[in-house]
Amino acid sequence: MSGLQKMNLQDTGALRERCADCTIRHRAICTYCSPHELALLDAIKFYKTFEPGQEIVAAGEETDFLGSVVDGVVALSKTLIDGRRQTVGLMFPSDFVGRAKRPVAPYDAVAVTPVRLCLFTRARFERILRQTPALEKRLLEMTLDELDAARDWMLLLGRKTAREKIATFLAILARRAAALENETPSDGPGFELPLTREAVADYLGLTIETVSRQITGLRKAGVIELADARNIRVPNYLALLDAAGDDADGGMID
Amino acid sequence: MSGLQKMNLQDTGALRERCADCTIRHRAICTYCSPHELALLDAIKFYKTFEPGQEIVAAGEETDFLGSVVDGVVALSKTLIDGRRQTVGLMFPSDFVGRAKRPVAPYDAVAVTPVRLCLFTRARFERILRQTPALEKRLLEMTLDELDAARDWMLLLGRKTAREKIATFLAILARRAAALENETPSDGPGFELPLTREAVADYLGLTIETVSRQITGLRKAGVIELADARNIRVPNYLALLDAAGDDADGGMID
DNA sequence: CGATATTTTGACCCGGCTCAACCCAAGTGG
DNA sequence: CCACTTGGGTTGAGCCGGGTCAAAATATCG
Repeated sequence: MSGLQKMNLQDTGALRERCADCTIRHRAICTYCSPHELALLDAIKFYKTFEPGQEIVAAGEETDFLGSVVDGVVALSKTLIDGRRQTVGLMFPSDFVGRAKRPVAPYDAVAVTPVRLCLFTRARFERILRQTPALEKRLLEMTLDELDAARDWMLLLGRKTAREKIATFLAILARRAAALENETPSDGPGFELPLTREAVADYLGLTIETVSRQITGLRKAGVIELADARNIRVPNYLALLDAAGDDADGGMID
Repeated sequence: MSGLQKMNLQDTGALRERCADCTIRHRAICTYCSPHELALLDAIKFYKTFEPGQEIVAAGEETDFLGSVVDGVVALSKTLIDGRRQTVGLMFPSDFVGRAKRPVAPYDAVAVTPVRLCLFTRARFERILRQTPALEKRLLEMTLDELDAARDWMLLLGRKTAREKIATFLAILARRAAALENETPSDGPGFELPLTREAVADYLGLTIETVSRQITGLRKAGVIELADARNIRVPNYLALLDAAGDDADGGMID
């Protein structure tokens, strides 16, 4: 947490907006909260922004705060002594970062895009959590969702080919992007890949070269179209799903 | 669930034992329950046994019961259309099988040893769950533990070599076995590997041939000793940890 | 004892890693 | 304005860890 903490006032807009108006109000940890409970959270929350690449928490470090992703993407990663790295979770807006009752983080959390978090201090959050079944219920739900996603990812990491890994990941992103705009994954203007090739490789258990080659492969096969390295369109979502090797639609958080 | 349901009375012993005397009383879902709450569970629980290889629930199937592993080991596995299989979790005694609120299972659950489960019907369990914060709290804890274990496994599946995978798995089993008898992982009489080579391969994202070769390799390197294919001793736990490639002790449930 | 799993071992091959070069866009400073 | 750097990204050549295929060796069990 040694980095710059200039709060970037202009693009954050209303730095301290009211919970009731929050974009993630109905998907985040506060989903089931009553107006009264929301007011309690409102009183103790604070926002914090991070630059791309900036570390949010380091593995083994004791964290004194936790909260929700409001904007941006956060990667949770584990590293072996010799530097091999595996990303074990990507956190999108409304996902909850930091674990109740576990003060020390078992992984790094790094901002992969500009990130804005809605945070609580650990002490305050746990006090409210104990008195608020609506929070606890939602926390359990979200944890179960993460567990499901983690297990889907275990199948991907353990058994899928490089091509299938890439296709699966792109299918998830395409579906996500389409869902946010109520479109089908095939027609929209495409979506932005918010990660570098390195971050993708870390997430999929591959190297950057293989990621690059497989993306090129999918492009040459006509399954995806690239405006540039980070902007992808999916002309045929079913073809992409097929390349992903899944039986049905690929599951994941959300 | 087409299989034999003969309850195997002799080796199950007291088929319906009192919760207070249960071997997993202080580790399972009921850990925090008061005597009164325990009595409620006691009234509605029932036991069921499964033979090795017997399917407990099939992926996509709607489950009408859920509960704790009392004896034996259960494997949770996912399968791709072409048959590639990945085990996403091993459930040992005290682990909870079946997810509250998710009626349909996203994976197969198969008994890999003789298994005895302490079960509740879904409807009854969820009713009690809603009225019993002690249960809900423990359920959240256990879910967080499973999530941690799943993420450790993602690192293993995505980034570890075959040798490291085997060493990691054996280290976990050795530590487990030692903990159950208050010994250090290096001195005990060794432990039994409760899985076939195929089940190990499914869990580690390998093939049975590679599993066999790497176990042989570790034996020839003097890191482990084999009485037979299923009985393993660890003369030097640190050497095993070293072969596992972890920085510290390999985490996992428990 | 044959019959059927499970495990081991061997020979070979290939998907994805390694190493290395190159491309391209965006700074940066003279 | 250009020379230089820097951080992504792509492409190529070669290699090797672990998969595949095949067969032998060992349990396990009627």
